[in-house]
Amino acid sequence: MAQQEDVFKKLVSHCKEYGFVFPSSEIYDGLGAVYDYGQTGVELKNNIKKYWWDSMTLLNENVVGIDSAIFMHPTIWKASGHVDAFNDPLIDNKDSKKRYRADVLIEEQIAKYDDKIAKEVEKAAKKFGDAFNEEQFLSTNQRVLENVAKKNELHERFAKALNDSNLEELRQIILDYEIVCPVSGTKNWTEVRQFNLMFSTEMGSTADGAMKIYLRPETAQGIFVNFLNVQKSGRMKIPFGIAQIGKAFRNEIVARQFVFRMREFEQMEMQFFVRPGEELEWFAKWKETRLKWHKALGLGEEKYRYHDHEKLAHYANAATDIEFKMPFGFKEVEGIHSRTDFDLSSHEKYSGKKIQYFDPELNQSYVPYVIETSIGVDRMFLSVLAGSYCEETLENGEIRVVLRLPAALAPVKLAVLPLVKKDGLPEKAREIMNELKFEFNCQYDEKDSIGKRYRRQDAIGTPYCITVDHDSLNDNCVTIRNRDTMEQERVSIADLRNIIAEKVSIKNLLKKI
RNA sequence: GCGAAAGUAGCUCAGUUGGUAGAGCAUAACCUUGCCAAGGUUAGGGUCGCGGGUUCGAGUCCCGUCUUUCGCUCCA
Repeated sequence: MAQQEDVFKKLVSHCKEYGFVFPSSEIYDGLGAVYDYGQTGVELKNNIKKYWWDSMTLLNENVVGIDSAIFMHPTIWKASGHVDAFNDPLIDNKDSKKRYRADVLIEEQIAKYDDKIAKEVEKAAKKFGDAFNEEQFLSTNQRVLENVAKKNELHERFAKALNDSNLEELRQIILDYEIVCPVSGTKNWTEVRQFNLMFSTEMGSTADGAMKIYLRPETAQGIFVNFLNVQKSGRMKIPFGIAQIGKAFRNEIVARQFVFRMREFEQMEMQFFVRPGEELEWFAKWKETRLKWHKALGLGEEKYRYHDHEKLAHYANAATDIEFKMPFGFKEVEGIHSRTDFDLSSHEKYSGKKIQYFDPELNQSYVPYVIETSIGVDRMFLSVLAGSYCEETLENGEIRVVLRLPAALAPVKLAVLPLVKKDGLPEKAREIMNELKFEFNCQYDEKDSIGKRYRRQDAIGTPYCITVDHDSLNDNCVTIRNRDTMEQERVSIADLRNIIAEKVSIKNLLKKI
């Protein structure tokens, strides 16, 4: 594990050294958990997005894309449940330094009363044997009645405090019921503080007319609220999907591990609308398809696994994660959720608009069920880098750092290198580059020894290097060097375009899905 | 937010009991070699995280502060 974390550190500094990722606002000491993508990073990220977008919109004729705004009507976040679910009252124990959700602590206390009651029932059942009447016991036993009363009283106080968002009262409840920290066993608690995970801002420039709005914490709602627009204008028939790539924002309490958990991040989400009752079939189908998409990259099949959720969110009736083996363990990269009709129904309720689909085959209207595939672009980016980063020892004992990126995702597709920077070789190299630059991201480099230039390209994952030598001037051939094998092949300049295109095309990845 | 550690050149780090800042790599220019990172010459780059204090004098000692990294909750 120590070694693995070492790899992670190296990866982070490699990202900075070669222009993949920079800490945000670095010259001002940085801004926590925000990162900028550099000149190589943005290309890789764009390629990832294109791979995803094409896999959704090209491969599926019933999936279309949208790009909804980051600002949305504030009521949307009430309907989605984020206003409630993203407000956690937190409390710290000063002795153990552990942080807890105050509401969870109290709920656990409530559960304890249930346990006590259950124990009394168990004891009595043993004592009385067949003659035991549970109903009667529950309604007459003194200790049970006391516990029920206490439980109800606590429950009532708790519900009221939550309803009023009364943080002092939540703390008072914890003190009154002598709830202790499970770790330290003490009652040395801090104040209860509210953490709102949504960023907010104001729309409208005058103070009195301003409306509090949130930066979206997920892109999905932009799809749900446009369901009718897309379905009607696109004449979409169920089942169909809407895909979207965009930024989302969460005010994480603890945001760490490089781009894995950021406050500003990017999602690629697809909501697939199906007939009620058919959702689990589609869930299974997308679960399989999405894993294929990941595996097609060729980073190693053993690096992926599913993680099925036991505990489901309030909106889901099935959920799984696709996890990737990061240097710090298997981590979630993508989530696939069966969201039922929770979102559309909720928007019906809050907006007062009917959000239904008339199914001509069934001759009836219904609120569609939804399968969601949601992947973090930045996490995907990190997984691709982690899966590609490689330090290999060469025959001469030197260490070569190479990014074995899938060729289709590589920031630079080929480097054009004159063997020496004289004798007309640079001119010839420029000539080749001017032909190829319209289709591929090319880099020209004539500085330093040829070996050094190869290594520089290895470090940013350029799959092919084309070297122009003295013979090229006569035979119109160049060598093409493979990043992974370091082997070279002599090919005609006229054939270059087709050879490279075949090797770096996203099409070849898509065909594997 | 709480606790621990760390901040000196783009990167990795030296810097003596306090005496005014250094190396290697990297970068740029020129010369040389020419197929897998190491030739030569030269140059640029640092108010030592920031602010106070002690002192004739602070990178070094003291206090404060900021930032980053790692643990504790949640998630894409």
